[in-house]
Amino acid sequence: MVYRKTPATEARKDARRKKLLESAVRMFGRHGYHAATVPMIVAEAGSSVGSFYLHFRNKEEIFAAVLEDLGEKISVLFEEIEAEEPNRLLCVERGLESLFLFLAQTPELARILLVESSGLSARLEKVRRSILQYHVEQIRMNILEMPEVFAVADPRIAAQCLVGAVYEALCCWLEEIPEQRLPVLEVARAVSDYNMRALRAQ
Amino acid sequence: MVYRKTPATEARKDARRKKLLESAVRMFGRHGYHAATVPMIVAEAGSSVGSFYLHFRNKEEIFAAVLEDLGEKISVLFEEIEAEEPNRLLCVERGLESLFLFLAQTPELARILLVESSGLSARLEKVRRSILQYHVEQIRMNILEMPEVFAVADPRIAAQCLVGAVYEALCCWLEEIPEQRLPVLEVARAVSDYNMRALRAQ
Amino acid sequence: MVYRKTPATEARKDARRKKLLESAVRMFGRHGYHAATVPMIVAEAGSSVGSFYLHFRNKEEIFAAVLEDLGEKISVLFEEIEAEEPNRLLCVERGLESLFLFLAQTPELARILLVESSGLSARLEKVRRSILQYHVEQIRMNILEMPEVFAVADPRIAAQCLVGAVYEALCCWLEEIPEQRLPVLEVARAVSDYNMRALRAQ
Amino acid sequence: MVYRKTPATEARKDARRKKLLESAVRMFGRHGYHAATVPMIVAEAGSSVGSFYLHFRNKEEIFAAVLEDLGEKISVLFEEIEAEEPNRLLCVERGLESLFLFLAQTPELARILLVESSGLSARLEKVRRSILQYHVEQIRMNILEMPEVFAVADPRIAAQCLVGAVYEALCCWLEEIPEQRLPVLEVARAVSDYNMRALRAQ
DNA sequence: TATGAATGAGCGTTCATTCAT
DNA sequence: AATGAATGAACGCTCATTCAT
Repeated sequence: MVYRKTPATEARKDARRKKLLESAVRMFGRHGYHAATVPMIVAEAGSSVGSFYLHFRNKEEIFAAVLEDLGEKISVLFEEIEAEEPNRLLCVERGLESLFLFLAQTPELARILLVESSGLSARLEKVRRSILQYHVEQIRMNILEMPEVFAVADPRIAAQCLVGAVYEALCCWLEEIPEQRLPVLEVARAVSDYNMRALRAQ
Repeated sequence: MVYRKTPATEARKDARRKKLLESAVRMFGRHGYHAATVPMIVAEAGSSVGSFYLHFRNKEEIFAAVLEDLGEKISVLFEEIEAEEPNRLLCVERGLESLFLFLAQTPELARILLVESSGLSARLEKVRRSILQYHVEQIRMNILEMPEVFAVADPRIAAQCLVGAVYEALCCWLEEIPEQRLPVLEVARAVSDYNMRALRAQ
Repeated sequence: MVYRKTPATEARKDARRKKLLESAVRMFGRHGYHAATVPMIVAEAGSSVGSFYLHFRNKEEIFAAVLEDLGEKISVLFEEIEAEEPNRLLCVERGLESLFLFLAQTPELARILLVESSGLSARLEKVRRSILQYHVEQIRMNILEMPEVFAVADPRIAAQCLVGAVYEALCCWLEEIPEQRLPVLEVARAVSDYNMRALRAQ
Repeated sequence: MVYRKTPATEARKDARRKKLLESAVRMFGRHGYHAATVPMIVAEAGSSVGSFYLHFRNKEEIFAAVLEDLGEKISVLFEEIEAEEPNRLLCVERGLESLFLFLAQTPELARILLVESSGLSARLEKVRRSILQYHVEQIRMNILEMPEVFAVADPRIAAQCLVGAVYEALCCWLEEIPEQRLPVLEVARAVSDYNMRALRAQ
């Protein structure tokens, strides 16, 4: 007689939410924040407008959720390396390459982070910046932990330069025609070389 | 009675166009592409919507014009240095610092280039990229001209890294509270140091 | 195995319905017909949307039910007085005062009847009018029964005037700040005085 | 060469605004605030949504404008009588009858004031109340000016009763089938009689 | 040339109602 | 009977663009 929330119901709800998020990644990545409409996102997800607003307060929120998910993925990436690699210099190097490869493999996510999430509301700008800042901070900490292997005057600015270098190189690479561009690994290595030369003592 | 465009009329027309462009810089820089409306821009310029469409085909076009003007300014900056400084390494260094200082001094323009012009239409994206590409190309040419003073495997990727580093550091600096941040010159120098270490042979 | 509605089930159903009605009174009284949503009402009642539609065909219907309940309460009020008081003039007087006091004590119900049920669908308008008409009719009957104590040309219009006077005075009183307004009893008496002067012969 | 705002242009704009207001009166009066949509109003006025928002900030505002216009009309009505009639008691009597007749002749306006503007936003409720309050206040002043001809304990409550009586009687009359109801004048007189009996000393 | 009133497609969002569980 | 996730029609509103003056 009494209704009990079944695990199946909840699982279905979660699946729907996940589907909306995936669809949002595709739509935002392909068309950008403004051009991607809520009807577009729900159509792609095989859902409905009403359902959308059941899962997300508004369009801004789903974009923030997409961005946050991405931030989460990136920080996991770093944490794994951090745990494995005691040498801070190598840590930075491997982190840089991992990130490059990860984003190169998920160009829609890359585009959302690097291109589409600029120039939006203060709220979204903040989420985006926090992802980049996290990365910057990560590197800065590494520098501070083993200062002898690094040769930088201002660790924070060095970290910002590194992050900027990685993202710009990635942007350029993503823009090139897939058939004509260099292999990812090669580019990742070149970017890594550039920055390691800037960082390494000697 | 043939109507003849008098120089005075032409001059007045140009002045009006210039005023609209200046107003557009302020509005786009302050509110972003989407939030800046045509009525806003014309109000700030003391003009009218009708007049706006006499000078620009549409909103996209005035943004492109703003961007192109900025590109022009930046290339002038480089050309001057290029003409004065025969050492290619110093050329890159001075170019980097000049650009940093120039954009730091005109934060509205900086914001338009670095933040607000991302994620827009293909057309605008292209204009923005062409400015960055120009910069990248400039540096790549410098590297190619005196390869012995540079120590980079792939000049183009190195140039991309440099450009990305400069813009990201600038972005971060612009975001900080004016009273609390480091002096521009100091930051410009730190950014320059980072990249010169990456570029310089030995 | 024939399913038989047990008294216990029936009682529980009635209790749920009553709870929904009470919650609806609060929500409609506080927020108005349009601003009070079905989810709001069920949340307040500790029930669910699904359950709501088991008890009421739609939102309009629960509002009508609330209104009808109120009409019932008001008519009970009058019937008691009618039974006790043989003098028709005093009947009207006491009825007027009772109603004023009753509604003043239940401001949410008063607001529903006087304010929120205006301008809705034809169906609801009719329910609302029928409550007022009942009241008007009651008074008209009283006048007709003892015409010698009343001095009115058209009993129906007189009754309408009385009802309008009572409700408007009540509306004004409910709107005033509780700390600053006159005591209910005093206002009820003043309203009664006004109307009795209008009705009483001589 | 210089554009000058022509009187014709302004006149046309004013005419458009007036047309929208008239259309709004019809739509609000016929369908009520919520059921009357902006597209409906502009269609009826032969205008467009964009134009609507050029003249009014939003839907609430045009309703307020309609209400305020009506308030203006009503106060003009009173002021004329006030200026002509020195006897305060007759003033109230004539005012009451004039208002009754005026609203009976413009049933859409009457409906907006008496029915459709209840239960709306605080802002609109206030505009509506201010019209009624103005009327109440007018009567109260009359009572205070010549207290010897009036026999009321509390002038404000008396005024409220009068206003309520008039509006309720009007509401009832408007609801009746035109072919079957009493002539307006007769009803206006009956309402007037009722209230004058309540007010007049002796 | 200059103006600004007029346009309307298209957006994000709400909420009464349905229905699978 | 009870639940609440799902639905989608319909709303108010914005703003780039056009056009009569």
